[in-house]
Amino acid sequence: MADDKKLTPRSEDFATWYNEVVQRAELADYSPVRGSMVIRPWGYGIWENMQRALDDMFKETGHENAYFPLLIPMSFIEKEKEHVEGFAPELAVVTQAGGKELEEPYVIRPTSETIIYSMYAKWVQSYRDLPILMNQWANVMRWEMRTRLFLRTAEFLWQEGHTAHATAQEAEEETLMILGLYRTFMEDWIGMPPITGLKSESEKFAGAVRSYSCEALMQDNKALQAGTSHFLGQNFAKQFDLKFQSEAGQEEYAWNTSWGVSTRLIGGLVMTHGDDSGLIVPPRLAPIQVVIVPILKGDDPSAVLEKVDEVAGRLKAAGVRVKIDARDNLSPGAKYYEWERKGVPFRLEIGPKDLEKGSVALARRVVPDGAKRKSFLPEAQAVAEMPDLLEAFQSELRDAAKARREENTVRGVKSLEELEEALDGGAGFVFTGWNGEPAVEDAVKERTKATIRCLPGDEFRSAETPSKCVSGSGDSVTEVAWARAY
RNA sequence: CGGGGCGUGGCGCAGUCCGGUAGCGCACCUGCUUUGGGAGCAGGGGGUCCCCGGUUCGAAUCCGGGCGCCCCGACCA
Repeated sequence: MADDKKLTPRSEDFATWYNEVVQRAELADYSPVRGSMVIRPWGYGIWENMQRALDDMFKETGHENAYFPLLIPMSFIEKEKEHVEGFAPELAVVTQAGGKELEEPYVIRPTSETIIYSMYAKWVQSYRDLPILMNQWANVMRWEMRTRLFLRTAEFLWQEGHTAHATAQEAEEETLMILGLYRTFMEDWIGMPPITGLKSESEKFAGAVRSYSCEALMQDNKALQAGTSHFLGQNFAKQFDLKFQSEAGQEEYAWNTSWGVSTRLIGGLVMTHGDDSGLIVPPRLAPIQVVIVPILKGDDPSAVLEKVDEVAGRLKAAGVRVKIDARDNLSPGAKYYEWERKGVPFRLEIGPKDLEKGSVALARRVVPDGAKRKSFLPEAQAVAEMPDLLEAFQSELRDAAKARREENTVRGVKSLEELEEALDGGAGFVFTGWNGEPAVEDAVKERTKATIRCLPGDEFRSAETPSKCVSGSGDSVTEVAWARAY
């Protein structure tokens, strides 16, 4: 008999492990539509918690939500040259509606810069109308050749922020502020600490002047671009006539930024924290933080169920998201495996023995070295300490991920041979000098499949600034972080 | 688009080479006994064998043509 209860171990086949976790933790499932997935309640619940946290952060920094159409006139996409070149191959186009051929085709938005800035142009006359700070929660579609659950789907959910400013400096400050906001969110909520920095010219967003990104390191040591923030300059403003009259009375084009994170973050969460038993959800994002499994013995389960209700009520009052799993068709062990697979941080078991002793059994989803998975403690203590236990669990996940990122980062690499050796030896990020030439990126990619993930920001740079380019030709003009990427 | 693997009850698979009217495990339903790490026994329900065409008395199986999915590559915020 094939044992289909166990997951493929990460060490055996990371890609298969990932697919199994996503499906068996009920995050998502394949749909009848090519490349599009169904996000199931457990996955969507995590996304809702991400949305809530991010939305609060956007509002705190002065942004408002709005909504723009799904369909964008083809001519809009074509206005910005680099933009259309970047997106043309992956557009889905609507040519018919109402039983008739459309006069002008619509594209299903791959991103909304064009339609949003066309509207901003209507709304802005004076510098007094700026800045405009808007965000949209939406779905977008990009017809990718090869898709993977959450990491690259044809349709995905995201937020896209779009701002317009009177000066380049203000727009640049916005771009970097959002980059920092994303980083904080990834560290404090997902427990997935990224490195951040500027994209190289070849990797920047189609239509941007500069792109910044958050790059997180997964357990297989591949990098995941987890969020981007773009300084668009006046590229779109000029094409969509987004002008304003300045304080000095001059007519000027506005300066734009755009920035986004998507449901890809859920894929990042899985590959950052998951283990061979399944998913592990950071407490702040977990739809259920504590599951209570009643142990029902003998003829009369009512006393245990009453106690379970009472404990759940007190945990809820303390702000903890609790679920009672009182299904009577499953044994306790089967429930344990299920909730562990789904990544719930803590489990409480309450049975007849606990009623006698006033205790509960507390099991952790992640067991620290040398500790035991289960501990037995007084009920009052378990309830009182739970909020702190959840926060401690959250921090442990983040710290472990950060430690893993640093352990797998190699600095001070000075030649292509060393770079290749490091990557083949399983390194994640490899820091080197770079002369700024795209030819070096091509050569490295050809040889190692790694790309420049970013030109790291101040605090991620090495103590010793590299002086020579990793290619051996010329001086380094900047340090760069290389990695194989998703 | 190139290479590889695969389409058979909800899931995972066997059966295909060698044609004979579909089977196993899990899941599901009913009953009883159970429940502190994937419960047991008994009974039961469920399948256009991816699609179209051909060969044949007869096709999951043979032949031809499609379609779809997964992995690796190429490509891609």
